[in-house]
Amino acid sequence: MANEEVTAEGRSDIGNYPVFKRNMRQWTMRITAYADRLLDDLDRLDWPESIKLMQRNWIGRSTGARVRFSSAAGEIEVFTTRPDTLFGATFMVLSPEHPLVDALTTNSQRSAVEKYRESARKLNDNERQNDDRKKTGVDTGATATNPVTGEQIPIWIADYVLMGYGTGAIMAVPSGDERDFEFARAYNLPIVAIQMPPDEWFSSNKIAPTTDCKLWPTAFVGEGTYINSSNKNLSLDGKRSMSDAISQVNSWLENNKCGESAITYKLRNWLFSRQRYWGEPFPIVYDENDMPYSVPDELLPVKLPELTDFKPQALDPNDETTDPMPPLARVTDWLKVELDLGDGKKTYRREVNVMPQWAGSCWYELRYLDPTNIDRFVDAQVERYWMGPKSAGHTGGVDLYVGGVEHAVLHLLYSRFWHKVLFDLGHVSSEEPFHKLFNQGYIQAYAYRDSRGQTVPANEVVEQNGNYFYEGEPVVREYGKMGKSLKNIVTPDEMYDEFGADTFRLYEMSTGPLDASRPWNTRDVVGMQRFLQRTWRNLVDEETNELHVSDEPAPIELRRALHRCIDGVRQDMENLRFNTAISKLIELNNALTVHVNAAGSTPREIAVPLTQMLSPLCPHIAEELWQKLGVQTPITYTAFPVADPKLLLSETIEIPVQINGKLRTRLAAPADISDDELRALALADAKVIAALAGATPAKIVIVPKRLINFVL
RNA sequence: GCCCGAGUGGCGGAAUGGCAGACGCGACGGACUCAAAAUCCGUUGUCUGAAAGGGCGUGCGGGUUCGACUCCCGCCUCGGGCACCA
Repeated sequence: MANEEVTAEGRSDIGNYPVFKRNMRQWTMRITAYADRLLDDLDRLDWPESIKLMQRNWIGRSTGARVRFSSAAGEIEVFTTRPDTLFGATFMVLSPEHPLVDALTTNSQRSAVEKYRESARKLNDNERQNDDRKKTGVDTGATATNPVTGEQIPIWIADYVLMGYGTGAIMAVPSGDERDFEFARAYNLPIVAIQMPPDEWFSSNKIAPTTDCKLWPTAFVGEGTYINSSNKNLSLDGKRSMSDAISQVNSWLENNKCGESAITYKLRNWLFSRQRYWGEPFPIVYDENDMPYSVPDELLPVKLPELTDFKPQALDPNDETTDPMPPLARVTDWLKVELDLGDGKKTYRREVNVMPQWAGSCWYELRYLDPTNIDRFVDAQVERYWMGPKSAGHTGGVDLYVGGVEHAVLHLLYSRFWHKVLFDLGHVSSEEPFHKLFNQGYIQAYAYRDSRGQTVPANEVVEQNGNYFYEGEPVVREYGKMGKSLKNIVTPDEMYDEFGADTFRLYEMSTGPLDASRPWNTRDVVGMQRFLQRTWRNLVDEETNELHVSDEPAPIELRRALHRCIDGVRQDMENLRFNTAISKLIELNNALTVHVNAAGSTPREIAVPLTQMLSPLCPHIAEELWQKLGVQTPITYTAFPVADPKLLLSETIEIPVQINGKLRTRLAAPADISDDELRALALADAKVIAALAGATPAKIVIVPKRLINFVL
């Protein structure tokens, strides 16, 4: 069961059964071995910076050093990003779960330590990670040796140190780390300054410069002059550079065999087993000694056995000791299998865990390339054609992947890892699965809650004078992502029935930029339906259903409108700005409507490119018009229209005239007007003459063919 | 707490240093109709004015510039992510 399926009361959210933590033997994927490549290759991807950042944070690479402190119970290893502050390490803190705690704890401290570990165990992860909490901890009574100072320093345990990160133990440098400072203050542990902060630090903290940390209100984190930082053969004193100090300490640690430079990651290995029925079975069998073997290729794939009862094994609700049993463990005839794995025929036992959903989503895009291939998941040539690198250094991968941000660190990291493994094994030519990523926004909608706080079906809520009612009772309106829980879903099927798929697509694309979250408003859909109907009527006679498209040339202004539209739509399409592409098509169609109202038909030179431009946005109606237009080449294989640059310019242009940067009037001018002509034209304008009132402008700013501004 | 993103008419939005509000919805008016729907044509930021026109206006406060929704500094609000990571 996933963490989020457990309620605050420690029960399952479905069925309300008690939930117990249990250690289980499971499969994991060694994604941490790819941490560096997953991090570094982000730079080579065309992805939104925000998603790259989330992955960088998730991988969480820190560089620093491992340092070993000796103690009565053996060496205690810590990881630190600031080995340069080692001289200021005045105590150590271990996670309550650290394996050495038992051996370290002195008899006099044992009961206090046990009590603290018990209470830490009871806290759930959320409570433990809330940093508003006061720091708590207990002394183990033991000490360790600071390798650079040789001093004995106390060892404490505290729950702010997490067993899951680094080594589960830290060296505490209270003068240089805010958490350690807080802890030292709370338990009266020594604080020694090892850097002299700059004067500004003291003045911003409103104290006089001092090395006496008792007077400091907080730790100093940053670059300062090192003090109190020397032993027989290592001295940082007087130095300022943090990076120099770090490398100096690191080499000292290595020479003295008590540490070395190191890198750690926040990223953990990927737990890959699930205890349910629906999922790919592992191609793994065990012998009588529980040794795992992979199932030979010719027996793949291992398929799920047919089952009528998928329920997990029911245990007594208060049974905390019996091991859980996945559904597959009950299928006794599937479970046992006779194989010859080179040792003669023997009976093996199948793995009963299954893979998580991610297993499929990690490579489905590869299978889509070659879905009917029964020999391989994808033919090598097919893969190279669709996903291969475009040039030297290019990662390869699908050209464009559109998806929601919710996949930022799970699906998108797992599939990158998976793909890199396939690359390393020589199965694909691309290093990354998705070269360009685009995050579309969420469709949002109003939701309504009744007096009990329950959501009510949004489509049955009625508005009266700005208030909202459901079945006569007042409800309050809120706003959020469309979803089942808020009962504010509009399904595409309803839209298809009422408006058709083309209108639905067009509406979705027209409401705003693709990457922005935007509201759904069913009332607005009719605008796109009207547009399509108007376009249809411009090309097809409603009475006879016959095309009324003529071979007459289009008037020059309409032709210009067409080419401006083509030019704009091409650019918008390339940049995924479907909303503005649609606006431009509507503008063209509106101009066309005026022409059709007067002339009674649409010029073919307009009808054909208009239909083509509509095709990516509303393919069904475009296809039907295309057939009526009788073009031989299918619309899909016809090259997208190209604007004629000559038709993008008109003979006269309108130039705004500003006085002191404020718009005062506009001038009609020839399209090729020179700056001098423009100045003369503007100075002759009645409004400009009135505004100048005989004065000479201090400055005249002219943006050629765009604007003129008189500065008085 | 830290890191991203966003704030523009009644609503969704357009304009990335040069005419703020394209396009759509809604609203209002007109044509057609016995009538209504549909359709077509027009108006629609706001204040002021009979009008012509003028003032104000892109979350708030400063700045840069001939000129700022757009760039810079400081803040506010909302949304998202991470969160004792040593």
